[in-house]
Amino acid sequence: MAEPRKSAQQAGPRRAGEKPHDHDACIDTAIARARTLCDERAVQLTPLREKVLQIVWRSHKPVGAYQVLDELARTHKAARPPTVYRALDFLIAEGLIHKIESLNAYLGCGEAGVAHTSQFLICRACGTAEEIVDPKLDQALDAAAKRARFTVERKVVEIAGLCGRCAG
Amino acid sequence: MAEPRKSAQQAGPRRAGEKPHDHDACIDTAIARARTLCDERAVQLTPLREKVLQIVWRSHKPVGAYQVLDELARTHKAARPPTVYRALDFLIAEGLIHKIESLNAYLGCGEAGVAHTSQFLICRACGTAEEIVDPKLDQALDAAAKRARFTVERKVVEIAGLCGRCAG
DNA sequence: GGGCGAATGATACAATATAACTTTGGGCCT
DNA sequence: AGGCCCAAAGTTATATTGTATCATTCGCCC
Repeated sequence: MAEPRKSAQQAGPRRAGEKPHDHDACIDTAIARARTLCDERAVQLTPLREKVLQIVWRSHKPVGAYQVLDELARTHKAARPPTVYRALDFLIAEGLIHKIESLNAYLGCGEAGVAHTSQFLICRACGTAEEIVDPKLDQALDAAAKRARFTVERKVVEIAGLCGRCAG
Repeated sequence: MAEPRKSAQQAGPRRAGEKPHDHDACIDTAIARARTLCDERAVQLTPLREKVLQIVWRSHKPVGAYQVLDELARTHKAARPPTVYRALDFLIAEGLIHKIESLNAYLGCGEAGVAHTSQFLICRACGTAEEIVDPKLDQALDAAAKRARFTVERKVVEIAGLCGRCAG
């Protein structure tokens, strides 16, 4: 059911001098990877879940659950809050999306299937959130926790401010 | 109006071998510091705001806005959600409390009046949240942002897991 | 063809947060 | 004293985010 999409409504991250971001390809890659991963793990990426994943991936801006619901309801009349939250919970459990706690919103994971910690740079001007993987930062988090004799289970790192394009 | 409190309902952080945490003194210190700071800044720590600050400080567990409301309403019949949210907003603006984004809850700031970044260790077993100040971690955050040409305005660092006492 | 379990449907509601307008009360000016 | 201003708090209503619970569907396996 991978019908062609209309061109993406939101451009992705791009800095001056870089070439335009092909967001359709970006989504396609993410969906393809999700299918592969779910297949390997013998979990079901149902049409509903895949549709929700597509909606989350429509932009690089974190999207609220009720925005997802509105979008989903266009083609899926039965959609209700639990429909969306269940799909989001599944996608989070499988590491296909992240929740941005400081925004109560959700973002496609660019590193699905790869062991990684999630750190986010959230621009207050353009609304995009960039997922970064910074081993030094991650080590610093672990070191800080260890110093406090704390056993880490989950790390939430969200840096808000201005991205290079919006500041520059 | 600093009437004596009943003994604190929640003990604070304490490790095996440490002496008991005198939470009443802990609150007193926080309130006294808050008064001094607000005085210096010529902002009003009104009785209502101070009461909310006391309620947040009753434990070292992050407390939800509606928990604050319930507690406040015991002695302040007119209390409504905006009453609480306005007080919390003020206290956050003055750096007297922090919001824990991953819990939608609020915690007294142990470093009020001192320039610092906030990092939290949140125990899922006992519910306490410890505020730590780790310059290396902070530097790592700044470095990661700089590498991505990102201008930092706010940092949210919340590590969830098990504290030393609950894990040990 | 019956039973099981995962996924989804459907209804209701809980928890968190804000908008917008009104009232109060203290400081200050004349 | 009287009037004005402004910050704080009161008041009512509503928006936003998230869950609980039970019913239904559907594929799979025996």
